[in-house]
Amino acid sequence: MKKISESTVRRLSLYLRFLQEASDGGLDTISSDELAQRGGTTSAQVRKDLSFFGSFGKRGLGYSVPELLRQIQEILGLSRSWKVALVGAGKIGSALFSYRDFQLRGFHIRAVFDTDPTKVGAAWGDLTVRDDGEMDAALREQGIDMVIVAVPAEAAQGVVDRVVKAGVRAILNFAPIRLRVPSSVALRNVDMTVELEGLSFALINR
Amino acid sequence: MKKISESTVRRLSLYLRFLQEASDGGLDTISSDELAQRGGTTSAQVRKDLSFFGSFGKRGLGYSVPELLRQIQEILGLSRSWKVALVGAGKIGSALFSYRDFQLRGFHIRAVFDTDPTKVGAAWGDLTVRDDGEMDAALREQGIDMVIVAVPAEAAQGVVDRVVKAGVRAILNFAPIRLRVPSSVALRNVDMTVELEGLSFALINR
DNA sequence: AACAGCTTGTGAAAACATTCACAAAATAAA
DNA sequence: TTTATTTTGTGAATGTTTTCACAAGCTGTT
Repeated sequence: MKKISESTVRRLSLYLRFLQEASDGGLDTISSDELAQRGGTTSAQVRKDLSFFGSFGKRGLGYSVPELLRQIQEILGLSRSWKVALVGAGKIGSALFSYRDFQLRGFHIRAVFDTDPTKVGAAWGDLTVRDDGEMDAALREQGIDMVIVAVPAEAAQGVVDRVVKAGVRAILNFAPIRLRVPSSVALRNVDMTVELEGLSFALINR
Repeated sequence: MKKISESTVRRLSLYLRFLQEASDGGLDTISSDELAQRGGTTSAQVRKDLSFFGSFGKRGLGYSVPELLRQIQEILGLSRSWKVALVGAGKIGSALFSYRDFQLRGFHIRAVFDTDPTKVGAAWGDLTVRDDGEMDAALREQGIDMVIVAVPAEAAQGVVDRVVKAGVRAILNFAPIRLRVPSSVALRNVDMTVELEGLSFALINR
């Protein structure tokens, strides 16, 4: 398969969101142009993005909302549910844990770990925060697909090394640090400081 | 000035981080290659990024850590402090509020707003959560530079319209929705669902 | 002073991503 | 059935970003 760029994948995610809104609104057909307007891009971009995966539209008509919805879910691997573990039961971890959108889209948090003895044992929903020492074995046993890292920067690389060794191949990192992972592991960073600094740059340059 | 790409700005942010680490480690000189290794990029990329803003290095030697640190801070507008308001006092808002890195880098949260009467009036550090109705006036009065949006998706566009009308020109959005803002306003999105979906895609495509 | 060893700064080349532009396919109306 | 209208899918053109490659400049050594 041809190499798909990260920006294409990001946009697919957005298209999916608009399709869900359109679907909720009872719309059953949508054009590349409508999709584009909502995502701040162009209709050509939408069509090009989709064209990497097939021809989903009807000329003269546009796309069937439910069908395109299903197709993009398939493309992104969202027709199945993923087992997620959360490492770090601090403020950010806790906010992520109760973030409804995750569950809604098939990302199920199945385990939470922390090193802090005052946190271990706490009940989070129907889970119990477990000791960090149990993590490595638990990741394998539970067949965890993805790990969300929400620990302090100093601890993050150590956690990730263990997570990778335990066979996990996708990591979402919230710690403000650039992690090293083998190229076989997918890594995304949510780096709030970088975003704020980008805004700062934008403010002084116009 | 020539147009600087968003990726360049992002990388400058990362370089800044490494320089701070290097500085803490007592290093006083660093090469583009060392900077590159840590950021997962190439030395040519580092030099090109910096070259948009000037010549900060010494051939044969590299860059002076404290000087490059200062220069990048200047470029990113971090030598001053920014006044930030937080809209949304839920889980995510609360996690962001106590995120030490922000204050550390000159982003000072000066006001918190929410619509929920059970939250309004609560003491957060030395601030009090204020009613959403006070926001528009307060943003102007306090001379807020940036707003962090941490409200539910349904409420986000409404908040942003008011924030823009109040003269704020930089917005960091955590709501899972594509916001519309005038082109004069800088907007960054932190979209955790998009990131997770990107990981999902990566998992099923290798 | 000349040389060896590094590392920067930068045009030019290559790779990658977006936009253009239009033939092809679908529908609806006459 | 023909025509008008719409919108897709896609090569080709354009624009942007990254990488290459090397002269120029700095330091330390002989």
